[in-house]
Amino acid sequence: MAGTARPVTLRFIADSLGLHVSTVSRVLNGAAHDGARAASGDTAERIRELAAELGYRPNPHATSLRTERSNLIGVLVPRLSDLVLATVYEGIEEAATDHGLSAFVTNTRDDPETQRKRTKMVLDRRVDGLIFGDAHADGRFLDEIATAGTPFVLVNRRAGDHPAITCDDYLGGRLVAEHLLELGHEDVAVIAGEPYASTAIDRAAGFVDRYREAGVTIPAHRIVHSRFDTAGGRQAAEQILRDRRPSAIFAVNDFAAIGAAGSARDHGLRLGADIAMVGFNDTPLAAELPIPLTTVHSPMREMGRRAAESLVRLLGGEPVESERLRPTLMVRASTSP
Amino acid sequence: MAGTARPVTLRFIADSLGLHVSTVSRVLNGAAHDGARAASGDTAERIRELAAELGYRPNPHATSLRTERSNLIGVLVPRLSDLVLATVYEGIEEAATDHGLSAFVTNTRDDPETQRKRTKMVLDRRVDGLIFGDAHADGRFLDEIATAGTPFVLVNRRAGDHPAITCDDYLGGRLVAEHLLELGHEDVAVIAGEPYASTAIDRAAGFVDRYREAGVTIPAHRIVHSRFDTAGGRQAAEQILRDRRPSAIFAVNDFAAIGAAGSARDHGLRLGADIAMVGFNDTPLAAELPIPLTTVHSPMREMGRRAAESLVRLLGGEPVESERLRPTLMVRASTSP
DNA sequence: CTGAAAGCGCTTACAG
DNA sequence: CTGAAAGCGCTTACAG
Repeated sequence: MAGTARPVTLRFIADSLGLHVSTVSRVLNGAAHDGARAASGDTAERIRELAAELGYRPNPHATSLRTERSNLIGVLVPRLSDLVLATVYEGIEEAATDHGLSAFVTNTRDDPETQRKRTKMVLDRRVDGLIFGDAHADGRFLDEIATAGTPFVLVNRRAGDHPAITCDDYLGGRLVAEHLLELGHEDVAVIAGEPYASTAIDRAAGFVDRYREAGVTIPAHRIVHSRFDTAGGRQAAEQILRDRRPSAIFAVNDFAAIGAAGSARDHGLRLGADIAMVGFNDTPLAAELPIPLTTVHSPMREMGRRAAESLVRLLGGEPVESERLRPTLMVRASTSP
Repeated sequence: MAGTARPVTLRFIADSLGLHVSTVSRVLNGAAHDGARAASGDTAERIRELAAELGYRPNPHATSLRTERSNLIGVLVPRLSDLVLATVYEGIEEAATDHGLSAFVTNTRDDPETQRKRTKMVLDRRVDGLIFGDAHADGRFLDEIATAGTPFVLVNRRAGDHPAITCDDYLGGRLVAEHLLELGHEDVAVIAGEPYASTAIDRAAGFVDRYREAGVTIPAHRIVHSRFDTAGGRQAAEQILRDRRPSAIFAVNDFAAIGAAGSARDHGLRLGADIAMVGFNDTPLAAELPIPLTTVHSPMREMGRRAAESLVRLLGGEPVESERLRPTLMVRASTSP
């Protein structure tokens, strides 16, 4: 009840029961029905009972110091205010919890300087492993981390040969192209996202390649890089719509697509009727917009779960391989005439 | 270079220099130019040099175990995939970092059972303090935490008399009412959010009170509770638009407003022209929508910063008081005829 | 100015 | 079956 109640320790339990701390530790740590019994059934029961009654919780600092294991994993993301990463993180947290690990997440703003600093901070906390959601395609920084020895996996974005759990973004881009080709769109533009993100690169590449296979070469000026947020999509669209307008735009993520839709409207274009728009990710918003957005569903939460599970395997000394989860095209009003 | 490089310890530095660990500790901990010198200038310099060269980073588990201070703060939010909380959290992280603290955030889904579990987990990690972004108005759970002794503040939502950094939601609701009254709207509806969140309660109350002061009583069936996401807004709007439609809708947050806008469109209503719509929070999306959304700007990131700073003060033994940050009305096309 | 000791709360071989 | 010891890497009075 006192404001400064000291947590109960192993020693306190041991003394209360007239036992040695090592006995108590053995009982409380050993699996409930261990082969090599840690104490007599009677003693064990008394210990467990008192521990439960007192609400004993081991001091994780002491445990970590002793075992050199923190049961903490560090997660680095560009920004949690990006719904995609926030959702991926929810999956990570769920799976980590299932495995008795706590996740420790931090924003790096996709800025190399901040990435370094925050990674260092997380490593200083002695996490057991890392999940990077902010990999840059050049992957220089990750190579350094790899040599430093702390196990890690990438999620959402891939880089180099590091194990990565991603959506099959290239396939996603192809699906969009196929859909637009079926509708007869030949003059199309791409809002291509950040040039350092594999998500953006792969989605655009899949799209462009599929068009090329259909005999249509998308000219360079029809491919415009952009930030991933709504304002970025709007800016890119302004540039695209300045000249002769395309009949369809593929934005490599939903928020950019929404911004682009705003720009299209400013130009007097009706979404679906005058210009087709496609996004990527199928964020919950996409289906609920006044004019619902055609987009590619990517399993964000599932990616997070699998990334955490891969890291768990890595921590257990098992090898892990990259995975590409399957995307699905969601056709909605923004591409129906 | 080896994959299993052991971190440098105080002992390693001490031995390398033929000194005692306590000397090294004193030098590395004391403020650079301490009054009571920790060692001779020469010794101190040699220590600092080697520490820098070896990249010494204190083992936080050892430090925490010894000092009973983790320099960690726990942050509980309903869900990081809610942009509002994600943005608040960015502010918290920034300010915490400025004060040498690390923030540890976790999702509680606004579900009491999960709130308990995750709070327990965070407390088990021996955080120095807590920030709750998921307070429920009844505040029962928080009262328990208060007696347990770990300092905490609330952010975004308030409850009971616990110190809380919030937006002045009541005032925000009033601002919306004034705007709609000026435009001549007398038959209005409220998409009122979750009944346990002070944000929702206060915004709706400010709105209803201001209307009453203007001589307009908003009937109970015009006030519909809802989830805070887009789908929730759509559902609530469906219910509202089923009968004789109001001329304006105030949704207590932007995402619900966007969902409601979708529903309005399904009913053949043009936003702004046929029905006015107002949201709350001024998320970056609001200004970029095809029909930009009138909303109330709330200083989300700033709330987070201040909450972290309040907690820092609390940890320093200073008293803290609740703060209500000022909201600003942002008038856009969704309320212009 | 520097060293030596004690101790934070655990875990883990090792005895008996 | 249980205890005793050592030690993880620190910090902090206390000596000298």
